[in-house]
Amino acid sequence: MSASSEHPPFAVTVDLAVFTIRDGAFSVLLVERGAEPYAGTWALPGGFVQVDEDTETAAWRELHEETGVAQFEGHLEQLRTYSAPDRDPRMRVVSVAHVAFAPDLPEPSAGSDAAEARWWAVDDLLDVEPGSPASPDAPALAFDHAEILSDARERIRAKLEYTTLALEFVAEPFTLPELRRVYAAVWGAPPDLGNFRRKVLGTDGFVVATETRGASVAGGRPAVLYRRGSARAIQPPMLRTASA
Amino acid sequence: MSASSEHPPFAVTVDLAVFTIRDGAFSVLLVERGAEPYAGTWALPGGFVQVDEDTETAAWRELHEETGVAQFEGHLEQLRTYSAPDRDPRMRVVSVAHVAFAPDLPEPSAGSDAAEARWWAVDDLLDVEPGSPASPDAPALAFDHAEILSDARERIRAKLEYTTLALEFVAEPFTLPELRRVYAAVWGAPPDLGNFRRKVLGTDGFVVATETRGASVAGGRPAVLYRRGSARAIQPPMLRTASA
DNA sequence: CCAGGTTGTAGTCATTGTGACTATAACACC
DNA sequence: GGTGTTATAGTCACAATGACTACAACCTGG
Repeated sequence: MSASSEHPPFAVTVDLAVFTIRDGAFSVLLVERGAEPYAGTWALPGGFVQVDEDTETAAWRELHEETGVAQFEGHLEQLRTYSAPDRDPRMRVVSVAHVAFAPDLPEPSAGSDAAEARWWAVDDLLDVEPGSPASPDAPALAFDHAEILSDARERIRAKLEYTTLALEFVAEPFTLPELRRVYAAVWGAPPDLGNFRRKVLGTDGFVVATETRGASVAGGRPAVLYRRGSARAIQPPMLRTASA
Repeated sequence: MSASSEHPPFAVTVDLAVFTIRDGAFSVLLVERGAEPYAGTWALPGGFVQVDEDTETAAWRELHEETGVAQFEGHLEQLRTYSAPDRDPRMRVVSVAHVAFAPDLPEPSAGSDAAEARWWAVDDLLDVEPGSPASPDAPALAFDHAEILSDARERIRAKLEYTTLALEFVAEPFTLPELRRVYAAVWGAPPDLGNFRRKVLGTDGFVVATETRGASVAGGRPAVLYRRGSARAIQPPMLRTASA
C-alpha cells in the first residue's frame, strides 16, 4: 500500500443477515433501533469490530449477543463490504456484511441496546425480484441495509444451487420434503418433487438415510428420515427453474 | 449496531489484484515495497481509502496511479475483506481486496512510492493448486497477499465458467483462438477446441462476428474476427474439466 | 372398516448439452 | 506444389434434466 501521508480513521462494523426458515417462510433477524440515527426503524444486527478481532470473530460475537443463543449451530460467511462515504451520518463507517444460516431458532431475546428483535419474512421486506422495498406495511430498513439484505438473499439463492447449504436450515433428523421446503422458501417456488429427490439422493454424500421413518404429519405417508452428509458441493448444480 | 462504548479507529486500505495475459501467461501486477515493513519484498498494489471515497473508487484511483494508465479499459470488482488483527505490524488495518482485469497492458511505470512495479506470472507465485508459494525463485509476498492472490485467482477461474469475463482480457477485435488462450492461461489447460467453439458461438451475445478475418499468425488458416457481445452470463456454464 | 384425501416414493420418456473425436478448409513457407 | 500449421465443421455415444404418470403408505370421517 502506498505511503500516502494521510490515513484517515474509520470505524469498522459488521452487519449480519441471519436467516432461518420459520413456518415455511424464509426469514431474517432484524432489530429495532433505539438510538439515532434511524431510531425506531429496523436494521440488521451488527456492531463495532474490536481491536483484537477479525471481522468474522466479531460477527460470531454479535450473533451470540443478539440472538442470545450460546450454542449457535450453523454457518457464517462474509458477504461483502459496504463503504459509501455517507452511509452513516454520524461518522465514516465501513461495514463488512456477513451472512448466517440456522435451523429454526427461538424468538430472540432483545439485545443489549436494541429496543426489540424479531424475525421478518424476507419477502415482506424486499421485492420478490431484487429491487427496492415492496410490501405496503414493510418497514424501510435503516442505512443501506435493504441493499445488504438483497445481496444476501441473492447469495443464498445462488448457493443453494451448487452447494449443500440448504442442510444448514434443517435440524437433524429431517425428511426430504422438509429439505425441499427450504428450497421452496428461499427460491419462492418449490423444485419439482421427483427431480428434487433424484438429485438429492443421487448426489453422493448430500444426505445419509437413517433406518427410521417419522410419523405422518398431515395425514400422508410418513417420510424417511435423513442426516446431513459430508458433501458440500452439488455437481452439476441443481438449478432453480423459471417455472417452479 | 450495538452502542458498544468503544469504536476503535482502523485504517482502511484497498489491495488490488490486477490481472492480464502477457505472452500467454496469466499475470498479476506486483510492486516492490520501498518502505518497512516488508521492504524489498513484493506486494499487491494498493493504498489507503480517503475520507470521501468508497472502496471501489479508491481502487480505481490506485489502479490509475500504479499502472499509469489513464484510460483503463477493463473490469474491477470487490473480492473480499481481510481483517486479521496482526496482518499489518504497524497498525490495525482492514483491507478490502479488489480484482481487476485488462487486456495486455504496457509495462507499468513505477508508482509514487513503489521502488518498482512489474508483471509476474501467477503460476510462478502460487502453487498450481490453491496453497502456499511453490516456485523456487518465487518471491514471498508481503502481508497476507499470497492468500489474497490465491483467492483472487480462484474467483477468476470460477467466473470464467459462468460469465463472459474472459472478454475483458482480449482487445477488440479478437479471434476465437485468442479468446481460447485466455481460458488456457487462467485454467492452466486449454478447453477442448471444438467444444469451446460450439459453446462460445452457441451462446447468444457472447461474441459478435465481423465480416473481416485476420491475417494468418503462424502459417495457419486466418481466423474470423469477433467483437465482444452484450451477454454477461453463460448458461449453462462452461466447466473446466479435469483432463484439459 | 372402507372410502377418499393427503403425502411420499418409484419410474418413464423425450430433449438438451457435453466430452471425445474425425474430417476438411485456408493459409505460409520452402 | 508439397508440407506443416492453424481454423472450422461435423459426428456420436452418454449424462443429466424437465415434465410427467403410476403406485404406496398413512390419516380421518362416515
